[in-house]
Amino acid sequence: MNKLEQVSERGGSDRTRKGPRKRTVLTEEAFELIAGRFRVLAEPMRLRLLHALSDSEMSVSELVEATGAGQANVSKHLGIMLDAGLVARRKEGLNVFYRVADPSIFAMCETVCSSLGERLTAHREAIRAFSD
Amino acid sequence: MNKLEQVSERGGSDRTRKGPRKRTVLTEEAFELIAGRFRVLAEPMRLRLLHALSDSEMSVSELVEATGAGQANVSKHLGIMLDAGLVARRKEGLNVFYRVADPSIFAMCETVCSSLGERLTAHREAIRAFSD
DNA sequence: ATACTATATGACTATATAGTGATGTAGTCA
DNA sequence: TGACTACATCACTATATAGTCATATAGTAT
Repeated sequence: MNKLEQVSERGGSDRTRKGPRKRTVLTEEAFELIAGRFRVLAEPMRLRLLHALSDSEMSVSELVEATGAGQANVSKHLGIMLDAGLVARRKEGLNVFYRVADPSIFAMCETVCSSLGERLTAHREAIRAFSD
Repeated sequence: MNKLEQVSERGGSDRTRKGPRKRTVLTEEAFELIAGRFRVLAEPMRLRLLHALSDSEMSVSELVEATGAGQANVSKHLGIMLDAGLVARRKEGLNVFYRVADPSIFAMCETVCSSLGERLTAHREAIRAFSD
């Protein structure tokens, strides 16, 4: 069963229907939750932080240096991602090390990248066809 | 090759490194593009529209009825998704029928739903462990 | 204790955008 | 032609949030 249905009203017999695509009945709250997850990923700065963390955990100051952003800004973005469960933290003395806690974000980014790449090539081909 | 690298600077020999995760060097523009795609999906209203369109194409007025939102609002959201390439349109007389143009959004939503579901069960188990 | 460092947070400004009502535009029908 | 319908767009308000500066908090070192 799709995990989201635990967050949504059950689709009932709708689940057994033969259609072009199964459609689960989702509550307004479910849409809010899903949109909220996308919203966390909808900031270039947070994507840069996640990208920096894709190899290994890093302290806040290392992330500040890696991204060139202000310390308060980095800290706030990390807090948002921590609340969302995308990253986890580990304190060691004065430093706080963050790491990616939800590997699904990489799959999502790759999906987006593939989609954008296809859109780009389609664009290019349309332009080329136009100039012929 | 990952399609996004057409949008980003090449990682060069970094691509052949053995690490916990390959890291491509991304430009600021690439992060903006990816974040922009996520931002389109970061609105409950747009998710509801996409969900309504998951079975079949629908006219604007059908979508207005299906979502209970205002016509201007629906039209604007559809325009945003059209610009992003998520939906496509087909005019037929007075009606305009929209359909999903990028099926990757379904995979993304399922990924998010699974992730949220795991987060929920983890939460529940933590609460249960606490109450024992 | 003081001084110093790393991180988090509160206050604030600037910007982006969701929603709404009014209006514009294009197609249909009489 | 004019009346009507479906959709798009403009102008506007309200809200959310990214970024920044100042400051608080917590750990370290002397």
